[in-house]
Amino acid sequence: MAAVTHDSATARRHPTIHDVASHAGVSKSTVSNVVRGLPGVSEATRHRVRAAIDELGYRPNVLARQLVQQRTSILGVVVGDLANPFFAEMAKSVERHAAARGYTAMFCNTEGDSQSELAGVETLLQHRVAGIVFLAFSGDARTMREVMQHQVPAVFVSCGADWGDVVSVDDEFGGRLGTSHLIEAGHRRIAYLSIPELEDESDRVRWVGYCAALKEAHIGPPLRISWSPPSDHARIDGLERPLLDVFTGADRATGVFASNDVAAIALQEFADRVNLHVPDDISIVGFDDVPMAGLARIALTTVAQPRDELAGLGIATIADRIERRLKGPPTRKLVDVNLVARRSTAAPRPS
Amino acid sequence: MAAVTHDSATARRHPTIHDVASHAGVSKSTVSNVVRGLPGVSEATRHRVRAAIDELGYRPNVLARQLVQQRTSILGVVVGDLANPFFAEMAKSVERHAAARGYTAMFCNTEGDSQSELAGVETLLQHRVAGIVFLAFSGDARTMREVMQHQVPAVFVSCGADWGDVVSVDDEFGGRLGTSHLIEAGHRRIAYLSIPELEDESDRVRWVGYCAALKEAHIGPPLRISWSPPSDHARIDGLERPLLDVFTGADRATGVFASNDVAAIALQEFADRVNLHVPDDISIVGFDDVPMAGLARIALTTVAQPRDELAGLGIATIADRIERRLKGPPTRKLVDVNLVARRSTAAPRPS
DNA sequence: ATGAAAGCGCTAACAG
DNA sequence: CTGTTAGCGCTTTCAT
Repeated sequence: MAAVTHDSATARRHPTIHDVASHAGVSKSTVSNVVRGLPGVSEATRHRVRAAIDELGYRPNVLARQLVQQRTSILGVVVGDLANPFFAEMAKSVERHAAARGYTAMFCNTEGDSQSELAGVETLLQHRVAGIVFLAFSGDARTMREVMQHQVPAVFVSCGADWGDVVSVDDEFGGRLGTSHLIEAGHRRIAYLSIPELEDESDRVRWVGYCAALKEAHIGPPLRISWSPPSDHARIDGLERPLLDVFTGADRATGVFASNDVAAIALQEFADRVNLHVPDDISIVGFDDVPMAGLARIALTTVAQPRDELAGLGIATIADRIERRLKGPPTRKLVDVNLVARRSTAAPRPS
Repeated sequence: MAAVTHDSATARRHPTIHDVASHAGVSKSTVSNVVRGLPGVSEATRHRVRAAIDELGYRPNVLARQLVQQRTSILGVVVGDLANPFFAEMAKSVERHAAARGYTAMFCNTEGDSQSELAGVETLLQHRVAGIVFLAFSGDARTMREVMQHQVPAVFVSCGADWGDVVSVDDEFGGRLGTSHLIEAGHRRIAYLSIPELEDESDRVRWVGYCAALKEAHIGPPLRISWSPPSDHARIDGLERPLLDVFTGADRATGVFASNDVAAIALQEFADRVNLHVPDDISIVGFDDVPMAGLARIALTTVAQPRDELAGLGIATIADRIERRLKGPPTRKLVDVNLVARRSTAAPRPS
């Protein structure tokens, strides 16, 4: 009978703790204690158990462990768009910091769509993730209800919400910084550019910073462009019109502050295509400082976010929440942005 | 007593199937049947159960389900470098295709390091993933042993190994294609460029294609550059030397075939920095066709991989393995590459 | 059509 | 120091 059990164990895809126990001639608890490295096991048995583990190729079943412990070591990570280099870098950073603290990351991509955001969060919740890291958040109330109801810690990294810890840059300041750079260069007609898929809370706050900078310099009114590249039309101050209109005519914009680098680079591409020169015809400032922005051929002036710092603080925060070192109301930590001036900005061409 | 149970249920973070059952006045089995949408439940009770579920905000515990079913719906995805746009795009695609088939993706980033690859795979295995999708594979034998021992299906997408299903492009043909393009443009001294972190099986096969193309055209010998951008030194035919040496002197290379776009773009950046003109001084061909390559300012000639097709086929393959529709020895499916000619290549400058 | 009972692999008291 | 016991939340026969 023992032999049969043993045979089936080696044949089975995954040997269990029980297989190891009988193989080593000890009880399950002892094996468990060895696996978890608890004290109070004699060297002799410890060795016998280790040998059995190696021999059978035993790997603890995390599912079973987490079921009984009522907590997992999985962190759900909600990403706006993995193909966007900013998110890709953040995702990588987050994964590394999570792994360093013993957590595994489970990503879900939302495409900025609150429907798939909700679906993704539901999946994460069903997997009983220990916490959720939002790298982007639509602001959807159903998502919020869902997460709050299950009392799963949430941290918003480089995005915002008032119902969880926030680790982000001061987006308003960033918006001012980028806009001021254009104003100081002599621009008087400056547009704000964003991509519909990425218009979240951060985007709104950057817009506020942009408006404030204009106001302080007594320049106005603000001009908002919402554009899905590579279309040649965009929503300009709420009206669907050719994007080129913004940069032609008497009241043309000479400077653009984009709420993210992907939008900024897409605009630069558009400018190249329609023979508008950057920076002489249009100066462009981005936000994020994705690696691509530093390429000589792109040379995008941008408001840089310290990605790895954000990721590290974000993971530290949610780990503290999960492990109950951090209690009480949501915290809010802001880290500094700084402007990286490159060749996409200059004084406007004298008219 | 019943009331107490009920109260604690609503107070508990996650109501269980038992809570729902007692709330609806039925047995756990019935709730389970309703949740899984099985037939053989009267409309009346079905409704009562649904109501209880809504009221309590019940979400089935995937862990418990998977523990008893002895299989998960998690797919492990091994990624070389999430920050590399090719992998980022692939990861996104893979996630979408997986979700469409009811699987959740769990990523782990390896940085091309076989140590962290092994660690990542161990983690995935402990989570009892249903299968592993390799978007990059170092070739490490320990990783192989680990996966095979646990009899977890593996599929290699856009990378290779002989112990699992492969869905990839014909890398050798791709290597020939890119190299031939340079030969046809009139180049006679053509180097092969790769990045150490990305030198996997695919890279080796592309190198073979490169060599074959040179040989067929009676051009030789091959010249191999292994470079970690943005260093100004590289391993050239095995010797650590200034990268610039390759492009100066009598025997200078006028064309470079890079085994991936990131390397190609980095080289272009290097050329810009040292005032070598692309394509007149150096023609560059990449591999992958990442979105960035299509930017007017980059305009990289490259061998395009059909990313979404690769991801779709990869997920289809592993799903078939997991769900036992596909049995027997590893399969191997190749999809077509094609050359996208842009402005990074031209005839060599007459000397 | 519904319920009772067994058990997935593990941990966490508690005994010995 | 080691073993026994009782679940974690769910699915899955098998009765009723």
